Amino acid sequence: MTSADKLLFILRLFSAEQPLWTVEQAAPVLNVSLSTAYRYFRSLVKAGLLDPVGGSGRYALGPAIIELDRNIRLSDPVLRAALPTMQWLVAQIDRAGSLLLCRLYQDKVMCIHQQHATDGPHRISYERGLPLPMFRGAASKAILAHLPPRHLRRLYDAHPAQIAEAGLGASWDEFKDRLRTIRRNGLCISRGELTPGTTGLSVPLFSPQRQVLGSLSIAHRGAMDEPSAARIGALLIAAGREIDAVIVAALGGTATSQGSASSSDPAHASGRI
Amino acid sequence: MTSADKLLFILRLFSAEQPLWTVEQAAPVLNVSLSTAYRYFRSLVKAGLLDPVGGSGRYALGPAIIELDRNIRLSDPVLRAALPTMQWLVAQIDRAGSLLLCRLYQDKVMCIHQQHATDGPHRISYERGLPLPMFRGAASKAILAHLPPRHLRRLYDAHPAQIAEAGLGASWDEFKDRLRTIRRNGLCISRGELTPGTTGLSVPLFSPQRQVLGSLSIAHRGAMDEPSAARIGALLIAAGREIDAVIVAALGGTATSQGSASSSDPAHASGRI
DNA sequence: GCGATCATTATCGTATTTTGACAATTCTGC
DNA sequence: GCAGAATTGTCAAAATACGATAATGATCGC
Repeated sequence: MTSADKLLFILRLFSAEQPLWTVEQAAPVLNVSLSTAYRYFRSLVKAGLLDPVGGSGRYALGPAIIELDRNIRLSDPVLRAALPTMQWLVAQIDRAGSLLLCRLYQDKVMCIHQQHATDGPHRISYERGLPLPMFRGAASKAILAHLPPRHLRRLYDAHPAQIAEAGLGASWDEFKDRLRTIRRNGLCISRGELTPGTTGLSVPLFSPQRQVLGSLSIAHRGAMDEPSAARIGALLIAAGREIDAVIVAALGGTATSQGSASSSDPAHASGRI
Repeated sequence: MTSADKLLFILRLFSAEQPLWTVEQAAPVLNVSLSTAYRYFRSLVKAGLLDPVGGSGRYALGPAIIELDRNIRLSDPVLRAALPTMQWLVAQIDRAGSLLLCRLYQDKVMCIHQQHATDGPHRISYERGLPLPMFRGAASKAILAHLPPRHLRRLYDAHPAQIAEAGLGASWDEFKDRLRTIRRNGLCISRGELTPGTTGLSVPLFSPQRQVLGSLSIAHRGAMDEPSAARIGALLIAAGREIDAVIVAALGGTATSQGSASSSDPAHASGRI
């Protein structure tokens, strides 16, 4: 662990449970002297990533983080493209349902926006930043199913146990099969995988180059009968298409080839599996 | 500029205007070799603060920032305490008004939450992270007026020109006078200082130790007649008191002394000016 | 107001670490 | 599978980060 890593590791110390740290507390955790810990903290404060609080030796996460998060919100093409459609969609579905916009980061899926049907009592947009498990829940699976083969192979080799446990197959071939089924459906449905008693529906979102960028999901409290599922699923798929179109328009896709292919199964554009 | 500073400076390169950087672009800006730049980027990616994008040499701000921002949202006592009252207040005021919650960070004022009266067309909570000028606008002045004398003295010595330009006095004595007036009013009103044609009303928020933590403001589109200003001002002051009470309850104030003083001018509890 | 106490910064010689050029490797698009 | 780019590994030189202590500065209580 190099010293730059230690410096950055400091930020990870701050959690909702322990949002305040003193330099004396942090130094032993980092295995550095008090002098060095002070130097690190000073650099982080100078960058705005930490903020001395109250005036008595305690530090909290700083304003730069909020600013950087704003930069992401302003520049993230998926978020910008999805917002209007999400507002439309949330009006179409019944109450007791939430919309989730998730984004793929390397090997992580993260919720980057949440929109509640009944926005009175619920806290709005409050679960932005929640990391989701890669192999559980419709939101993650919808993304997973459309990753390029190389990426999938790497993921499978890294986490075969987790994949088997999540019911995604006990072998590479089974894994491929399950994902192909999800792709064929154009929609992923899960029941109670993340929250007991909650039904999740999710569709993938694509870049102009047909790379999967994230997913749009509906979390519905309670079970869902078939007609409802069909109706809401159709709405969700339509919403996904619309967002894809907006993304293409925004990023100037120069749509290389596949203008002909039916967009019901966009995966085959990114290579056979 | 130490190497830790350079490492952290990389994050500042990413803006809404240029959200994507390659290592080759960044290296000359930092005055380091390509090898070192790659090492820095690797550390930042490992920490999740940057994210390789697309797959062709470009990097963007990473998921850790969104996660850290969530930590702040979950643990910031001002934000947690203010949310319910803001939801109540937004229902009391007419449309064409927005609520702003701002927080003091060292020498900066930053908007940490925004709530629109008409939350249909407006984008919700979208200006979180916007840094505000320290000496302009009601939200900043309301905070400024209640800073401890030492802090004020330091600020005045550092930015006398900005202060004069903002109409806050051409000398230290004038500066003190202006701020005392704001304190006496218990409320700061500004007209068109930040946005032309917008009236701002703002009250300060305090810690249990009566240190100023931030401010709660109403941004009202257009001019405001006297009766309206009085009515809304009273509501705002009441809201501020309520939030202060919640903060005291949350942080366990152990309210040291001043239980007797009228709370209309809380500043004298933190020292004379 | 003034002094005690804690948080923070400056000092400075030593040695650990980072640095940079280049080679090796991995990854991506075709 | 192959070309080309993106990224990582290697290694000697030396820059600079490190640690212990001393000095400063802020904050609290009296």
